[in-house]
Formats: sequence, structure tokens, C-alpha cells
Amino acid sequence: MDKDVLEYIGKINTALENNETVIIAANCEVNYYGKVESFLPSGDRIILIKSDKTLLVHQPTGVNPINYMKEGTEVKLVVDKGQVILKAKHLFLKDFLDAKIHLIHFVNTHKLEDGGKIEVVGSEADMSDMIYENPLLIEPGFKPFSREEHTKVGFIDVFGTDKKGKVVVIECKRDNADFKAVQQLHRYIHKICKSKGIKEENVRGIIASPKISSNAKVMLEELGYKHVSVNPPKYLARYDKKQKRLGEF
Amino acid sequence: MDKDVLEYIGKINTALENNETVIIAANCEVNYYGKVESFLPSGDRIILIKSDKTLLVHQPTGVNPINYMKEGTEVKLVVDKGQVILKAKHLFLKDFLDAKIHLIHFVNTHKLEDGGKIEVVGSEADMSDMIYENPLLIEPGFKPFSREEHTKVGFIDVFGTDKKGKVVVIECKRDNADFKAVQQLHRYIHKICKSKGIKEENVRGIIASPKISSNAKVMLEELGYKHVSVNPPKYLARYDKKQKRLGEF
DNA sequence: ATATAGATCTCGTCA
DNA sequence: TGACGAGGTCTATAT
Repeated sequence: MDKDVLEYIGKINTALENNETVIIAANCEVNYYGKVESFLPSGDRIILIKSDKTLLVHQPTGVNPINYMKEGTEVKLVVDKGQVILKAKHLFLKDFLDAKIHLIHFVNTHKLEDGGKIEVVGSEADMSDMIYENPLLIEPGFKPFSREEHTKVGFIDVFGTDKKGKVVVIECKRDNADFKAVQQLHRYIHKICKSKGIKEENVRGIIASPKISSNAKVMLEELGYKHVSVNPPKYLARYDKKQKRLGEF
Repeated sequence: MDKDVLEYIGKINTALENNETVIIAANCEVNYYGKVESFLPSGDRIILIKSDKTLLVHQPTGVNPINYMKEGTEVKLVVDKGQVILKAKHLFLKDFLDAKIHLIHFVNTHKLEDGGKIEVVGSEADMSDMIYENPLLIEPGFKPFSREEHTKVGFIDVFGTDKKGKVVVIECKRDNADFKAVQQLHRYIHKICKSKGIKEENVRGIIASPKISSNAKVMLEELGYKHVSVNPPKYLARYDKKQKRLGEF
């Protein structure tokens, strides 16, 4: 066994015990046994073990890890018959991952401190807020009376009445709305009507999204619902010409 | 400007030009503008830039990156008024990410080579294969005649007839089946009947999954469909007592 | 390009 | 704990 390798092993195991973040660049093969089984032949990968004992194996391409273990995994490096193996197990989740390490390119460990919370603007929730505050984005006379309703009935984005006093249910999608969005809207309306004893003809359904797929449009119109083109809000976009009116309300 | 920092910058930019994989552990704040806008205040993070110019920003906890840029991003480190900034842009996707770097904990770069393809056992496709080859897992007399049907009709997992010659459509779920799985099954059957001019009463629907949610069960039975308990296949599980019979067919 | 669905989806939230 | 929906979902596949 190489002296360098033994030093790496010591360094990594110490860092793991101290809940440091550990990064290993290595040629390795990876076997996983848990919800599925997976087998990854040899190649160069980045192994990242976080302070919460999340483990990620990344190939040199793509956004997603090729293998991972969730928070709370027990991880250690062992030597078995001259073979360096990273052993990871999560007893509660019944997950097991072994990485046979053939060659270590580099190792780094560090105690990382991070309490930062991300703020995101432009989510579906922001869209429903925007509509709630700017009902004209839907149509004249629309009066919202609740948003982000998390009840037995469902998670209704915006709930209100139109100029004739008819109940309106709005489902927001921040991107293209597909037939699933229409099904979702239909399900909410079905549940509302059932629970409140209203006829479905007396409730209007609206999809609010930047665009809608052709199949979804057909399904929507078959159900008697309609689509309104609305873009999700962005800070910077508030100054765009098209959405300038947002600031006016 | 620190001499160390200038060395880091040079090292990183050179590595990026050579399509090496780059790892930076740094205290930084991150702004993203693209599909949404996001703002992440200061904290210690791992920044990983892959050889295909995928960029990931990981906090010290959790499986998912807190920010990312997809394959094909232009990345460089610049110094602006004494401030080190990692600038990433993806012109085609109209995505922009800036990371203001306050402190670098460590940097590592390496040329990584990996052609390894993962093999996964236990996916939904494996389940439908298993059922196709072992129809008794569904019921006596079931005769499958296609699997993984990707056609106009839909993506039907397993398609066949029962002992009375009635058409059977099976939707597989590798885990808990929810009401969406039932909707999916219903949708497929609806489309089949429409395209082939069959009455829906003459088609049977089956959800094959390890378990099913109570709501889904209710919906399933209202539609006259049924649930069959099937576990996704695993190599090792073939030797389990319960599934030993798989090998017998 | 759009449409559709799986994923070891993950993550948050609420009953 | 289960159920349910969002996600900058990502990724693969078919049309």
C-alpha cells in the first residue's frame, strides 16, 4: 500500500469524523444497493461528502449525480485485501453504496459553515401572489378572495369570483401548462363542488401560465375552462415594457 | 489583491480553458437570473465546474445543488474593483449566474476521463419486463402481448388479455402508487378505447406496484380497476424466498 | 422543437 | 407518518 494512499485514508476518515466536507477525485467503480441496484464501471469521478453526511458521486458531465446517498449516511474508507473501498450505509433507509477506489487524483477536506437561505423570485407561489394583487391580469371584474389555499379541498393557487359572482378557480404554472395542469384544475373543481354541493357548471376554471400545450388547450376547452397568458414575476422584469403595468396597481 | 488569490484565479481560468474539472471551496454569495431570479447570501459552498461546463453550487447539506448552470455554460473568474467574481453565462438558455467570492478555502483542478455507463436494476421498465416474462405475477390466465408501448395511444407498461380474452392494461409503479397513477391508467384506457372503438367496460385496468395510497385505491375501485402487489425486481432479491418463484418460469 | 413520463427523483408542507 | 404538489426540476425518448 502506497504511503500517499494511507495518508489520504487517514485524512479522509479524520475529516469525516469531524463532519468536514470531503472531496475526493478518483478513478473508481460504484455499486449501490437500496431502492434499486446499480453498477457503475470504472471512471474518474468526484465524490462529495457533505457535513450532514450526504454523499454524491458525480461523473464529469451533467447536472445530476450518478449515485448518491441521502443525509445521515455512515461513511468510511477501508482497506480490504489491498483494495481501497469507500463504504457508505444508511441503515434506516436500507441503502448501501460501495466505491472501489483504484486511483486518487486529489483529496480536499474543509469545515464549511453556511446558514444562507436562498430567495427565489418567479415561482408559482409568486405568480399566485401577483395575480391576487393584480386581478386584472386575469380579467376585468375578477375578485380573488384567497391564494395558496392548503385545505382538504386541495392546494388552490387563486380562488375568487368573476364579475357575475361565479366562483373562479385558478391554477398557475410558471412555464408551459400541459394536460396534467388541466387534470389538476379539474380535480380541484371536482372536489370543491363535491364538498360544497355546487354544480360543476357553476364554477369556472382558469389556467394562468405563459403558454399552454395544444393537447392541454383542447382538454381545457372540452371541460369549459379557459387559459389566460400570464408570465411569472421577476424583479428585473418589473421594469420591462410589457409588464410595466404591474407596478401601477 | 492577495498573491495567493491571483494564483488561484490563474489556475482556475487555465483549468477551465483546458476543460478540466474544477472544484472551489469558498465563502461566496450567488445571484442567478434566468428562468427565475435567485439570491443566495454569503456562506461556505462547493463550486463544481465539470468538463462539459456544467456548474454546480452546493451548500454543505442536502442532495440538490442550491444553484446550477447546465452543460455548455461559459465560466470565468474575474476581478472587478478588488472583488473576485465567478461569472457564468449560458447565452442559448439566457441564464446568468454570478458568484461573488469572499474567501477561497481551497481549489483543485484535474482532467477527468469517464466513459462509464451505469446499469440500474429495479426501474419501472424492469418491472414491466418482469411482468411480461412472468404473467402469473398479475393473475392466472393473463397473457401479455406487448410492453413499454410508446405509441400514439400512450406509453403503456404492459398490455395483454385475461383468461376470458378481455383486454388488460397495466400501469407499473416502482413505489407507492398515488392517484396520479390511477389517472394515468384511466387516461391510457380512455385513449385506447377511443382509438379502437372499444367500450371502456370491456377493458380492465391494473396498477402493479408494491403499495397504493388509500385515495388512489378508492379512485381505482370507483373506476372498476384493481391493484396487484408487485415489487420491482432486484438481482439479489431473486434469491429471496418470496420472489424465488421468479426463476421458475 | 414539443410532448410525455420516469426518477434511488428531492424537498417542503400539512393533516 | 403518509399524502400531495412544486421544481430554475433533470433526463431520456418519441414524434
